[in-house]
Amino acid sequence: MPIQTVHDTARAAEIFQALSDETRLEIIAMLESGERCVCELQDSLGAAQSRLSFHLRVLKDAGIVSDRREGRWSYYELNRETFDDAEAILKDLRPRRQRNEGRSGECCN
Amino acid sequence: MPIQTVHDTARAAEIFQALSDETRLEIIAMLESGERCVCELQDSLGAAQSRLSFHLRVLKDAGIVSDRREGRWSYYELNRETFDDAEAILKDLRPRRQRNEGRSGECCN
DNA sequence: TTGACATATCAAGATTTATTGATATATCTA
DNA sequence: TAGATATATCAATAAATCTTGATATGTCAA
Repeated sequence: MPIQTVHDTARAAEIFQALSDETRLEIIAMLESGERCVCELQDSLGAAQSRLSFHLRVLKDAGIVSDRREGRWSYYELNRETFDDAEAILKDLRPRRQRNEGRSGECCN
Repeated sequence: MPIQTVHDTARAAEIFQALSDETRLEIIAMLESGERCVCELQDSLGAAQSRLSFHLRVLKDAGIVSDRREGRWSYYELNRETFDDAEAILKDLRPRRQRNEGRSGECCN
């Protein structure tokens, strides 16, 4: 079904917005194979601590990752469901027909 | 295959960035069923002309739409290939294993 | 031609997002 | 306990993005 409600569109924009930054995409790539602690990400990405923390929060607010505290460490992992949502949204946005079809005669007035 | 090059990550960020705005998602939704002229989009979206033009350019620069001039009208349509790319990118980003797997022992020193 | 129309672009300001350095909060270890 | 460590948050600035109104460009029709 196509995107219909304002709510859906807002949610779609939120997810894509979270995915629209190279640093965050690198974080996601690192989490692909499983949970990682912040310090591991920091070492691999060479990003300043507060910067990394900022991007992790954007990802978390968008539901793309979730975190877990263990002692002084925080572990982050990807949320499958959100990736499912993103795929579904993208499928909705896909062009449905062949090029140039679906036009309703001439445009404008 | 997972995203590897800077180039791929930059391209992924560019596509998601273009998809990260509600107005642009609405434009895409309108183009789903085929080509539309700018004035049709304008009527349906109730967006100021220069604003619409701005968003169409963002979509075009990201390769999500292409345009065609016909007399004084411009027609825009979705580019299938870019949606294919987006789906492929999203599949690459997807978590691969079950939760909590793939960790390499304790973190940090 | 001249004027109306469709669209793009531009300049200015508003809003959002990202980066940096500083500080706060827990938790661990000596 | 005191100091070290891991992380989050905050404040200030920088940079990017969006909106608006004005102007430019090309095309059509009278």
